[in-house]
Amino acid sequence: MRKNWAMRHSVAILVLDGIVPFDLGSSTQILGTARDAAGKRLYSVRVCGEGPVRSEHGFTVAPDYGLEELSTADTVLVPGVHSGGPVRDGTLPSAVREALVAAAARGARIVSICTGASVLAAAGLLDGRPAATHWNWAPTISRLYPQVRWNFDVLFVDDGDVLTSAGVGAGIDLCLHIVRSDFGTEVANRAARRCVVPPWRDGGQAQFIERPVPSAGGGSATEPTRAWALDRLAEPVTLEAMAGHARMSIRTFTRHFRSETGLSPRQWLLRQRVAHAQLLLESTDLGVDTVARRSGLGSATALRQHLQATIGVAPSAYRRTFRQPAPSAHR
DNA sequence: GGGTTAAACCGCCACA
DNA sequence: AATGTGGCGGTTTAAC
Repeated sequence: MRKNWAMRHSVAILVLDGIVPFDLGSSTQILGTARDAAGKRLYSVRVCGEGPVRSEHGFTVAPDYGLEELSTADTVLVPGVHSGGPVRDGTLPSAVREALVAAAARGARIVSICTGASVLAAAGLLDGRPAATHWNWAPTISRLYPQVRWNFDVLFVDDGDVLTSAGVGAGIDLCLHIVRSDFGTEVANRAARRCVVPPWRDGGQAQFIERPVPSAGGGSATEPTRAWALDRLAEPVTLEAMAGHARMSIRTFTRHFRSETGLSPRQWLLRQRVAHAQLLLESTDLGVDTVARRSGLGSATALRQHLQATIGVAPSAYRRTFRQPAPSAHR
């Protein structure tokens, strides 16, 4: 259920007691930085709440706007809260709860970062739905909200009109994912570049990406092979060839690959190819068939089918929506 | 849209 | 004992 959101998409960021400053900073930064090719801001971001709140790290945040912002915003975003009712006993101030429920009911997109998911859960917005939150809070939060289908092994979960992300840094990934689905890869890449963060982590645009849980075992065994494969997307890349590059048996390679990316090698490859095709559609005037060939999807038919399956639009429609008029000169 | 086929996937298990 | 590896083969997937 993706749609093209109007220009100057309005975002209300809800601050509550115990707010995680990083989440507030990263979301305002990424969304506030997103510009079109002409440099015009694409989001109007307003920080709102019932009044001044104490941040997790001992300073006060005084929002310029009140809860009424939630009744008009296109997107409502809730940063993490590391204290207070939602993570302690499942309670939420009734004014906040009502504002959130009303926003969801009128169709606003609802987003949370980190433990912000507990606020959504306390408002009943996640009942029966898949959601992500900070792995460290998994025991507490899953006990308080057993009716939610929690997923603690992913960076973020995109469930259409409700998007939730894992701890702290994953909020950046989710914000970039939102920018990408609203305004295209070019805009998202530009925003990432301005903020000097990777446009996406290994695994591409997967809805379910990597394990955010720090793994003591250190590095990733298949990353060099993924980089190698990215360089030859246009050629056939077989599982056997990738395993060979990684100097592993097919079985071992497949196993490592899945645990590191959350995807099978073929699924990952397909996503990368579709992502590359999207980039070519946005940034070049190459014909659909050429785009398909250069991204390794083979034929225009295959490209059409995969684009339809992943984002629900035809190649030409995608290009019409996201084609950048001219490459911008500044850097 | 449905059928065919080769590749990919992954549980299982023996082995290092 | 615990953990990583890799072959086997039934099932699934997607390209044609």
